Amino acid sequence: MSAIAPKGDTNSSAPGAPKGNGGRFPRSTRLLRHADFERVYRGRRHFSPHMTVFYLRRDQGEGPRVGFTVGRALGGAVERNRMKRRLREAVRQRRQACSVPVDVVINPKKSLLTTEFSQLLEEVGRAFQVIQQKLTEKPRGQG
RNA sequence: CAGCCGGACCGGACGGUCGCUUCCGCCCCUUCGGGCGGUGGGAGAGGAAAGUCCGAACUCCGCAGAGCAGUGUGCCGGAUAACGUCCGGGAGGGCGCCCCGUCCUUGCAUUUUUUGCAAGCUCGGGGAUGACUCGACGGAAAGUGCCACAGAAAACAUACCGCCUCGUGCCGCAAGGCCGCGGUAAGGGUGAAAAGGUGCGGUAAGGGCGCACCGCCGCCGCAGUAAUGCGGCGGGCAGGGCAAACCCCACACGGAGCAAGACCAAAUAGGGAGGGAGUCCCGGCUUCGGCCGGGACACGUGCUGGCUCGGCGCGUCCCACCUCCGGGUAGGUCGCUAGAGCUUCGCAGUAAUGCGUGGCCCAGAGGAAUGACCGUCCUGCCGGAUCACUCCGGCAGACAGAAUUCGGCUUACAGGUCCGGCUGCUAA
Repeated sequence: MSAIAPKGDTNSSAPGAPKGNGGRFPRSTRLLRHADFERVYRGRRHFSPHMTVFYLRRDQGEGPRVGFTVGRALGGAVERNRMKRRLREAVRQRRQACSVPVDVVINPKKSLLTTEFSQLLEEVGRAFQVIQQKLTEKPRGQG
């Protein structure tokens, strides 16, 4: 279990990614409360082809907390569950890309159901990079 | 073997890597509550989990009065915790078969026409039968309403054509025709439906006018737990359809639902109860300020299923002030899964099902776990190669996701398995 994980720095290379790509996603790093969702909706947004990502800096802790919203308009229970599960799996594999404390809400579009999983991984990874960049830049520029 | 119909069942299989929820063991931390710490092991969507259409369990609402309104059910018996479900039975409709009458066509016989026979066919009636099939199957001799078009007439029925009697009627040599008063529901025609059907008699022509059989109504007897069936006797016969139109009859129904409900309980805000006294009357006390008890009225307010009535409660201007007590929200815990549970065998029963016995533990989430990726195989389709067996490549594998839990119903569904029946073909 050791050999793969500590790759540490390096930039956005290695899209192929090692096979049994690690990463955990326990419940403590999920966004579960209504109030949290409401707060994040008032924050910043990032748009990508198959989803909209809301995010807002948090005061304590570290790393991202992620929640998903899949409305009734996106399909039946089976389709909505599938979207959430694919997203959760993608986030699990890519959330190390972001280390700042931040709350994230991902709102998928219907097309997410049919995209390749590798494409989804790439998209989620890019979103985390963008969040990391914006939130580390900003404090310097402002003060 | 193929096709069709009916019923039952399955709902891709195996493996790998990385995750999620939950339970158990051990370790670690602990403010001893626990831990959204580690590690090992176990479990983790469906036949419909769906629609939320019925029935229950469970929970709460002061065990819930009367009338009206409302909703549901509707042949009989049984099963069941219960049901609108299931099983069995009874009547009825459909389909197939037979018989009778009838319309038309064809052929044959006879022949001036007529008529008869046979086959097919139209319509109507009757009969027996089925591992077949259908279903809101109480009531239309309580009332109201509706019945398009067609038709003379569509409901205390109707006279268009036709048929028939009659007439000091008219025309005509006559046969007959026309006109008129009537009779008539056999025939034609309309329609989904036209005052039971068929036959014989009777009649001016007709008609339950009379008779026989069938149908209908009533009574009696027998069989059956009953629906009902069979038989006898009597009555010439009441009467269109629609009750999934209102309605009538019988029976049943209190309401809301696990976001039920119980407990713990932040931040913020400040809530409730009592006193601080509506009006009038009566009684008592009085330091003459009032106080206490009872009653009436008024107003406000809560509960009583929707309305009305009725009933049961509570309160009495405002503000300051005094005394006492918490309640609710976010969040958390419980409810929350061992149950009308699943299953083996035996017994009872036609069956639904019940009883006995042995075995089993089978999801419990809560912005909502049950996943992602890969490999091998399976099934189907397409393309290519091959004489062929077969091989290679690609695509597809439905409907659909537990949310308190059960029993049903309904709807959706790729592909497949088994059983039974019918038809066709081949073999025996």
